[in-house]
Amino acid sequence: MKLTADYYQHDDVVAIARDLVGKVLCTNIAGKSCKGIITETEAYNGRTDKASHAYDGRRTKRTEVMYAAGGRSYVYLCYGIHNLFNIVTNKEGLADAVLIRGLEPLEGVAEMIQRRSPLKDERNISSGPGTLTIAMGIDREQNNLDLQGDIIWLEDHKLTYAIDQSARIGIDYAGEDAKLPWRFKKR
DNA sequence: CTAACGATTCGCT
DNA sequence: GCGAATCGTTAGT
Repeated sequence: MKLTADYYQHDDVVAIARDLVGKVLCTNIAGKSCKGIITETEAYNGRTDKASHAYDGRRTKRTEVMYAAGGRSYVYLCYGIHNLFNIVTNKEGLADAVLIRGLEPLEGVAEMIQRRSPLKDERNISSGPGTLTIAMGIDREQNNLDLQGDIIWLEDHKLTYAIDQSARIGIDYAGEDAKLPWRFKKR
């Protein structure tokens, strides 16, 4: 049921990003338990992809976790405001990651609404990469966690959906790589 | 030490 | 549809 290290250490980050749509993200943070079905992801390849923080082997204090063996969390601050949650994939030394961009609340929905309040439209509880971390209780304190642990982990509930594939969002600075169809979304 | 810049969201037009 | 908010990271002086 819980996804294993093998799953995350596969060498095709794009295939993993596609497969993660329909998997269930689970957190147990500050005494509160929440689960949500992943509805949208994006793949980032550390070696060939200008949109990746680890492009061309770039290795800094922030990106160091991306070089770990697949199966850890990478949480970073975006635009000085939002914590974005990624799953590190591939073998040690190969800095691939999958950004989780959307969730459908499954368990602990009341907690998620409370964390997000004031919230006008409940359909937007966890509809974007910056809001789902708030709903799930994830911030930079949860960076570099082992996803085999009991704070953040993923489960396979054997859900399958039709999936749309398209270009990634908000990475115009990546030039030609911005056109790569590495975004996957539940239809 | 300094400066530029985001893997976004929300509110207002 | 547009623009402000906001601050850690990064690279360069």
